[in-house]
Amino acid sequence: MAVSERISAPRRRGVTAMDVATAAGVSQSAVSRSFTPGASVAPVTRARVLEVAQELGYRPNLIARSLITRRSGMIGVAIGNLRNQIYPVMLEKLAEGLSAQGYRILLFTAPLDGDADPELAQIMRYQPDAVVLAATSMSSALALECRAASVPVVLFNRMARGAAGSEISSVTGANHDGGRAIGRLIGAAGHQRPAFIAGHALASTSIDREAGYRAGLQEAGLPPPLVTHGNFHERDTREAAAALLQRQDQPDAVFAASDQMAIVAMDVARHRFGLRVPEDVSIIGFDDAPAASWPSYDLTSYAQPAAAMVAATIELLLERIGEPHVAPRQIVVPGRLVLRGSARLPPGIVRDADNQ
Amino acid sequence: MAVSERISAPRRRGVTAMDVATAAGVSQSAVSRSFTPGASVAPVTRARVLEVAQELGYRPNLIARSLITRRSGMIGVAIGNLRNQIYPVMLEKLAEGLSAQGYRILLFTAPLDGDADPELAQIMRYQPDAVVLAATSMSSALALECRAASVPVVLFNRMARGAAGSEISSVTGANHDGGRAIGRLIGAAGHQRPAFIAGHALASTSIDREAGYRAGLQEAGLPPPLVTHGNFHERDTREAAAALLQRQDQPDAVFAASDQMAIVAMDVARHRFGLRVPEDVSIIGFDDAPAASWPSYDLTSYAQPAAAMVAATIELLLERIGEPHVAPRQIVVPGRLVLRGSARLPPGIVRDADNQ
DNA sequence: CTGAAAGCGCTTACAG
DNA sequence: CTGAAAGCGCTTACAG
Repeated sequence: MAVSERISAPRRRGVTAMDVATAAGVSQSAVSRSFTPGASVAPVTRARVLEVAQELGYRPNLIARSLITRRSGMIGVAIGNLRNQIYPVMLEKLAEGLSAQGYRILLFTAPLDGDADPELAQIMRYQPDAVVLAATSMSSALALECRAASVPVVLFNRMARGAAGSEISSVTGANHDGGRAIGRLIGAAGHQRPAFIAGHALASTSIDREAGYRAGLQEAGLPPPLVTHGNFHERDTREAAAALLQRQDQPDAVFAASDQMAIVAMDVARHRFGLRVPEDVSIIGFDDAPAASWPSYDLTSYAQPAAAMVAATIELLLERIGEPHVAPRQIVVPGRLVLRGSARLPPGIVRDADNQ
Repeated sequence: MAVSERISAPRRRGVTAMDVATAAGVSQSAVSRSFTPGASVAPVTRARVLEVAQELGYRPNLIARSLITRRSGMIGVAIGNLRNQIYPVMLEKLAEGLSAQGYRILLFTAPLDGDADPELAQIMRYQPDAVVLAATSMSSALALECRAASVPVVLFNRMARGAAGSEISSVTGANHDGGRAIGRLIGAAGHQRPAFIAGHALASTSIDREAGYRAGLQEAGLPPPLVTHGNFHERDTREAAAALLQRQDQPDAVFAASDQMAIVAMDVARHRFGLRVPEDVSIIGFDDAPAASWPSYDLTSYAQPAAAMVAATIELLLERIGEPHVAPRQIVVPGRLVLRGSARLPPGIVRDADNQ
């Protein structure tokens, strides 16, 4: 049901520029100019207008303004899976950063399944100045849809694959490097039977982390990992972890493609299989989500630096809003391995300290 | 810096109703009507218009529409402390529920300190149809500001205190009842030295939970709790928990005003003081946040039912958008105590099963 | 059922 | 520096 279909009490009229103009004895244009930085108004006029506006409680209607400026000041942000702790953190930082630049977030949550097409279409009708797609499970089709409408789009924490790969801007953590560092860590610590809990089959984050992991394991002279699929989903991850741990040749090191999944795996290992972490099995995640540093998990993880990723996103956004036809850029933000207590350490290496 | 201050490449013009009208050989009004459910258009005309619109990729500009309908279809949502896991969950549900009603969320994150006034003022300029304030630390001044501008406002997970109390609509969990149930549980399980870790001093959630808790303890014949202040903040909570646990007369039951704080307290108890939970100390939270059911915490908590709270919020919102002058309502959504493993149980009572 | 016209609240050339 | 006017993309009485 669209908003317009509902019956409504007549909406009150707010105070408009015209009201202020009348009260201040100037034209409506003068009022508008008084609120436009850099516009040509006599300081004394502006002062009077602002004073009257203050009295009347006038604030320019940004909806009306955007109609003529063709800038809505809104950034559409699609976010799925807010349960992965990194997204709330990112969203908060993104909101703050965009706010500092004078933009607001028009939020839409992508349904976890299938396309968010109808949602996106709806958002587009609000004329966002740009769109950020931050749901790992989302198809590239959405990004291409934005492109088709000439609305700048930036993928966050995922990359477009295949043909669209180089046409769409994106910001990701160092997924391949991180996976590789984890593979090498596992090798250096003397593990023999690596495993991997993958996210969504199509998520670039999971795919890239796995590829890096395989490379790192190989460099360390280890076999390829056993792989099960947690799909970034709690129940699936419990099953994926159990499937690994109940094997005859139980893995001695499990890398999960996200901290969210690593935590589930750790709980399964400890509470369902009675295993000690890391003595019986090392568990490693990716993201360095807030819960990774909670002492009960104390999770070794590859950090995706939220602040830097958000800053890169805002940079891409502003660049494209200013100049829509600038070439797409894929930014990979470097991270670092955070060594805590959930994975055995190589000889001579010490864990990182959380300064708490 | 406002958006309008920035230099911009000329924005492309999208396809407008006029373009469709020309292509379809009808008037612009006919195009508008074709997109307005219930409007008076010949079916054949509408069909042709929609077909041409489809071809041209036309979608009505909601910004323009809202100027005349005085309905933006946007709900301003203020959210602070997204790190408390219940807020992402609520936000997701709120977004879904509002989306189903044809509304979008215009997000603003309230700075954790002080007033969010400038942010709110900015949001108001986008003419939201209503505003939801979901940051516990926010002052009632914001709500009154919305009221002054005749924009319906609903407080989420907090109530206005004092004079504003009955003038502002709100949705909360059963804070007093929940606190009381926890006090009685602690008594029934045979604890002797109760403690409380409070949230922000001014947060109605914390105040009401504490009052209920005191009542419940008293009913059980226990003394009032020792109180320290975690302020819904991680570091403060670590200190608050430590201050309690290092006492000579160490509490044997700690109720924290949120699961977020309870989890921190549990980690302090276990990892810093080497205590067993619940053998040495029972720990109880409030919210039933996702992490409460994670096996490593297995936290006894009073559940705030997210779905019901969001549904109540949406109900209040729609009611007020339809009829701005309807009387304020304070809805208290009943919850229930979820008994897990972090608190000793009274004789004969069994824990709840998480069906995982 | 349809079109021409007015108007939502602004910004911005254009003259003066 | 200022005001009158046009116009952003729509909706909605008003006639016909």
